[in-house]
Amino acid sequence: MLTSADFRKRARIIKALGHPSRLAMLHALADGEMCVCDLRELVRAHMSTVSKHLHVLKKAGLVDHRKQGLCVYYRLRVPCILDFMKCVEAVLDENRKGVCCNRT
Amino acid sequence: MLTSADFRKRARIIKALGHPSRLAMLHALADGEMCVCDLRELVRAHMSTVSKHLHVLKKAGLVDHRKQGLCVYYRLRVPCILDFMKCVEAVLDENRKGVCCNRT
DNA sequence: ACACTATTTGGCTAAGATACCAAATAGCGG
DNA sequence: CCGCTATTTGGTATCTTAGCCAAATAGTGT
Repeated sequence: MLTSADFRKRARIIKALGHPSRLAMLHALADGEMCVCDLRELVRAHMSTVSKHLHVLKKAGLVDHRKQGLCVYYRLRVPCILDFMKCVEAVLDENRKGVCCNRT
Repeated sequence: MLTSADFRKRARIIKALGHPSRLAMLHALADGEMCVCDLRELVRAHMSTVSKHLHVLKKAGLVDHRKQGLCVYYRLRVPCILDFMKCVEAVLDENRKGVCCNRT
């Protein structure tokens, strides 16, 4: 039986996933680790913004990092995040049915 | 290739999942449709709060509803949401490793 | 120690989410 | 039509999040 604490823990992780830039970074990290400045180019945001997003992902336990020289490399901690997305896509497909134009 | 619009759409859906009460409701709906007042008991919140949560889920395309008499019954629109949770659990398992006490 | 680059942190503001209350709406039975 | 129950909507206070700037920290090469 799942308790409300279980749902709280899950929600905390899911919330960390709920941002376009963070999703884009996780997606990119699926191909291997990347340093912050590369991720920064990817999402085209300020360094500090990217760093804070990564902090959110780290706190949730979704990524890990290691420092090498000046650069910090982040990597996925739990690689299933991408099949995880399959369900999200299924929802999007359902949403598209019966709608003539894609809403952005 | 995924565009930033794709990530925005995904994030919108994931954000709708990112609340303990909404997760609990979706979990309950996996066993079949339920009316709002039953969901209300489940999450022990005010009627209006529950109704607004359901509205969020509806907008995201995660649930549908039908009205029968006085009651409104909600149901899952895309049932994969639960194996979707498997990955979230995998993250939680990882998080638990190397931590002696469960954080709530 | 100094200059330089990469990253994080603190402070601030604007926008968004949450929860409650009260009021509005909708279907039911008398 | 009225009273009753189920649900939604609007308003508001409060909390959280996001993004930017400036300053702090950390590692490198000179």
